[in-house]
Amino acid sequence: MPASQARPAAEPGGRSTMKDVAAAAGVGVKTVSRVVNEESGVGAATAARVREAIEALGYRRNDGARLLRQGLRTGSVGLVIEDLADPFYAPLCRAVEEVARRHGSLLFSGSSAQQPQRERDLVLAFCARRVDGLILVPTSADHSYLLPEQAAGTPIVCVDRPAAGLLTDTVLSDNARGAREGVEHLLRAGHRRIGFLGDAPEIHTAAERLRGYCAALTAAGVPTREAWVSMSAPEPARLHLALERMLTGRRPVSALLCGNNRITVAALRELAALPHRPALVGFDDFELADLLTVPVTVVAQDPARLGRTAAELLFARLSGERGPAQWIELPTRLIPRGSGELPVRHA
Amino acid sequence: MPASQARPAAEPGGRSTMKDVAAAAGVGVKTVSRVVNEESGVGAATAARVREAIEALGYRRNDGARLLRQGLRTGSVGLVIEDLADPFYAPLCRAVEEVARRHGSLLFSGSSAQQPQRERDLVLAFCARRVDGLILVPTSADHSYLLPEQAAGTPIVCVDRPAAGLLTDTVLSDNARGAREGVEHLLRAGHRRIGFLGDAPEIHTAAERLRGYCAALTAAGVPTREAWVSMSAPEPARLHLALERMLTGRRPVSALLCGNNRITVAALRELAALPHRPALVGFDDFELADLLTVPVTVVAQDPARLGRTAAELLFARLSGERGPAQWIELPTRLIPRGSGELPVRHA
DNA sequence: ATGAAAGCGCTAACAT
DNA sequence: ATGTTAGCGCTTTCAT
Repeated sequence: MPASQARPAAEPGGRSTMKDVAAAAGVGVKTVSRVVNEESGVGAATAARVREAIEALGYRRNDGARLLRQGLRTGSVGLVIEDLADPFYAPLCRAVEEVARRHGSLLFSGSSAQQPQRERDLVLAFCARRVDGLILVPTSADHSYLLPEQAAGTPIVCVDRPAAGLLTDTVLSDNARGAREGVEHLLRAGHRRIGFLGDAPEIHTAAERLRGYCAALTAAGVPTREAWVSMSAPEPARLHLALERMLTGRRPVSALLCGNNRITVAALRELAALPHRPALVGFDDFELADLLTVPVTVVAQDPARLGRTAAELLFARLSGERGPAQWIELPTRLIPRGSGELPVRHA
Repeated sequence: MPASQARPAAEPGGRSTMKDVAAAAGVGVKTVSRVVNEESGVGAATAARVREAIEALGYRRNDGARLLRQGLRTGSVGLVIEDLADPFYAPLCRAVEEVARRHGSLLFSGSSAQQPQRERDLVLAFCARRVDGLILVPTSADHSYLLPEQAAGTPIVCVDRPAAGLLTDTVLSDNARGAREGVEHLLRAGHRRIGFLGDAPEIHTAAERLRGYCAALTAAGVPTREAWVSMSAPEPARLHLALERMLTGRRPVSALLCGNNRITVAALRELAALPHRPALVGFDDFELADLLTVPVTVVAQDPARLGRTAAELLFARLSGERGPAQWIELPTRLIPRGSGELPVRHA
């Protein structure tokens, strides 16, 4: 294996500046600037000398200084999501990145890890770097700290969830309708006792999906029961308890709607051990859902489209698009694969 | 002017500066600077007036200008990976982000999408923004374009693969050994005709895993056959052909080693249709591998640890750590789940 | 305790 | 075709 060899790694040994290049080439700084920025008005011979000096010194323009002087855009946007490693947010992030790249922008990104303080720290640090705009999966309960940024002209787009106490462009899935369609699918298979495993109710998407779940049952004339609903963070221990309660009581559920990808996966793991498995519809699609022992029916969101839409909206604003804050709801898609079509077992 | 007029969404109209704040508070800029940076030497009353003005104007310090003047660190690092949405790279990225946060650094990130030009563009753009350091999953065949950056003192850490034509700190998995152990596992189950579905041979990890595959077979006195090896990008069509060739020839393989997570998933999808499935070991672990019809045995890497290790190395360099470039190989872990223990079927 | 002036690396606006 | 000067928003240095 390529073993160690001598090399001093990190030393601010020196970034040469335009002034250095100018001196080395025997020209003025403005001439170097012209060459670096490919402006016209430099003789071929001079330009060649400058380029040589640039090469020799390893010069690279300092964009920070450039942007400060120009005072326009910084060519960067900030993205704060909940968790970059979550298979739902990763494609969203990737899509934002792609749109940013097409617009010549760099991307600052960070995960809030559901901690309002972290969201705030990240957002404000990005603003201090003068990002041209922000894309945000809100976690805080209050976003009024963003008012000054908005007033200063920094466009903000919220994605997946709306901001609280702040009027911004917002892109999200039609969560209530998605949940409703998931439940209706189970109702069509004959189920009447349908449980809902949702995330913590403070989370907007979780609340919306609960709303859709209830609406579907009510519309079908099926009573809802508190014992069939669990709303909490997807910790295995809690899910285990909730499932036990729902599946073993006097009125056990025959079907489940899972509130998001993490809950679905955790639930599948719990259910795998059981002899008889309830019917199941998961919110969010996930890789290999089709290859499981019982392929999993899901209400799919399109995270990449969420990200793309949000980013395009942001750059539209940056291109001068005026008008009231937009609220865009993208449709979900029910994908039947088997688990949602399981019939009711009669004990 | 710090105009406080009603403004529409995006208008680079008004960022107030220290000067504005100073004027509003009736003090000098240096006093504002002192308050903003919590330096001592400002009277309580003055400080209060300044803070009021800051609040009223929605002032936020411009870190770009600050950093330019200070000339030290920018408090940012750049991360270029192959694809942020890939379930292997996403946790790696997340781990880097976490370490960066702990060190008070922001993260620029971008996906090279396996395109050398994109890698280069991203890296150089990050350098122009004067990131303090770079973490890179190399895609180019030649990284000599980074020599000036390195010479200027920007530490560079390569992760998952080494750079070509550049000596940098490098963190990767022991790919050859991992592949070897995967094959040995299949040999122990009695297999002698073992196929390898690898990624394109230009990719360092793919080449190393091929090497481990060959080494294991050779050590066991089992001949290798070209027809049992396929090295190419994980396109479904190509994988289909490769699998057909391996599984239906005169000497069909009885077992497969898949070269990475994407290939494993694609192969599983192909194999799902078959009546008799070969034994299979996948390189890279993936979610739900344990819940598939035949739970999948894998050679697991630890992407988060790769990222964490690389980031910690980077910040160690930034803290002045000298010494030769490091080459760190992290172990892989074989996780038997079933698919790798399937016996040889005798036709 | 406070502020005026210089300058970080660059570019806009004028010279020449 | 090329150079000079000023200034972006901030901090550093040095007065007061």
